[in-house]
Amino acid sequence: MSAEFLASVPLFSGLSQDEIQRFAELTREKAYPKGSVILFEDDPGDSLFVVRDGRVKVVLVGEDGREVILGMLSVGEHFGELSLIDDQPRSAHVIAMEDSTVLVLRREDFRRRVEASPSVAWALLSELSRRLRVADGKIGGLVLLDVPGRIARLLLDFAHAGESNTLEKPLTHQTIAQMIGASRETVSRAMRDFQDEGWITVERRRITLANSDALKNRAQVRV
Amino acid sequence: MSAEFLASVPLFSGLSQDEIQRFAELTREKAYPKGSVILFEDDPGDSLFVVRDGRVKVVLVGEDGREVILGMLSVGEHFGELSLIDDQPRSAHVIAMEDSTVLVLRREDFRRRVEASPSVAWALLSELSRRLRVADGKIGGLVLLDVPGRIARLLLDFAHAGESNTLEKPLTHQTIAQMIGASRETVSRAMRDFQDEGWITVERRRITLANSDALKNRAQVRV
DNA sequence: AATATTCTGTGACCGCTGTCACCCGAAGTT
DNA sequence: AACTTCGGGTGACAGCGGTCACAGAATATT
Repeated sequence: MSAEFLASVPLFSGLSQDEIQRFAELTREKAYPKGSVILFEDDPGDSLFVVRDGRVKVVLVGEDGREVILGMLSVGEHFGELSLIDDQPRSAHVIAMEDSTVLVLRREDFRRRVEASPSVAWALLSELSRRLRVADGKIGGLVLLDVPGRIARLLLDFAHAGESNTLEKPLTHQTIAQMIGASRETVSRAMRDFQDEGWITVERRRITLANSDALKNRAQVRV
Repeated sequence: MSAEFLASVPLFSGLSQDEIQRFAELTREKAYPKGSVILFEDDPGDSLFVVRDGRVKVVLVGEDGREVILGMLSVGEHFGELSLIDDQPRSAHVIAMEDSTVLVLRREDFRRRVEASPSVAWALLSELSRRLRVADGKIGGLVLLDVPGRIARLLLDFAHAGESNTLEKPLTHQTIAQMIGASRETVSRAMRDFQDEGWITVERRRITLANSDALKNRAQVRV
């Protein structure tokens, strides 16, 4: 069963073995091939999802088809909680970036458990706080920084998450472009400049930060 | 006392008279003149604030001094809760746009009450959800829309909040510019165009939407 | 290994917006 | 009423970054 996996998910980490077991029993597992849509914007939405395997992206699609990536979620991260909380429709699409499997929890099951377990409510509050800070930071970046600056910030964010100087997951320029609101070509040129400056090195789409101070400076981030 | 005011604040609306009374007793009232800073980015932050009177703005400041307005809060809205939840420093400045008074609640008092009252926790979750949706929508707008589109969306948002076609609070072009990430001049030109098209009318900084369908269309918003 | 896809690198071009520089009018202040 | 401040309107101009168009690597697929 998925109990030991759930225990490793921050959202549930405050729970006892027993409680986790009860959650695990309410859970269905579902697989999505790469590229498939897990959840559509405007859907009514009555489930919480936890990524068990793979990677998914949260995207907004303009009416001309252009995509904005609001976030990428990896194993252990969850999505779909907003609709559970406020009963509003989904605010974005979620698409599998690789073959992925997710755990699905239905609204009523989840709500009952949250009301019974303050630690889950608190974990959820923490997570939403974190996301709000990230979102606000992104807004600031979009307004205050040029494209190279936004790329620098993105790279630093990703590196920081992994605590190493090499980003684990490979990133295509196209993906980066959609995350920072730029065109693929502009990202391409900026990344080349970064390499020419010796700030990063790239090998088979794996990016290593060689001079993160320079990047921080470019991203106007307090060091 | 401020008990009857607190009862009108959504965050506390689920509470009993008794509980509200207890909250009210933990509250200090503080006045800020127009333009003064209520809260600095990077402060440790250990209080929750509720706007009792006036209006405040949440702003990010670039190192060149340019301001981004992340949000404007009116009477009954609150700020500063993120730091209470996750113990991280403040993520933005909050500045009084008019002479304002706010209620201040200290972290420990608030936390204890939240843990005792699930309804507050739930209200807080709802509010953070709402803000996340707004923030994500803003990110989408910044990437997908040009300046006139972003202005149109902003106007619709403000009008919708007031349920009328005239925005109650007057807005300066400068303020609009800082909310949508544009220059004052560009906003000026776009607003003139909107008036020439007959989509809005402006009288002493009071904006009325005359053709919201056209605006919706310009803002690429589902009607 | 051969082929099909998916990425990346670059040049050319041009439009949206930011910046600078003023002027004017409205609104507070004394 | 005279001033001072703040907000709005507009022209000129330049530059960042989007779009289009290919060519060439690098991966996937068969």
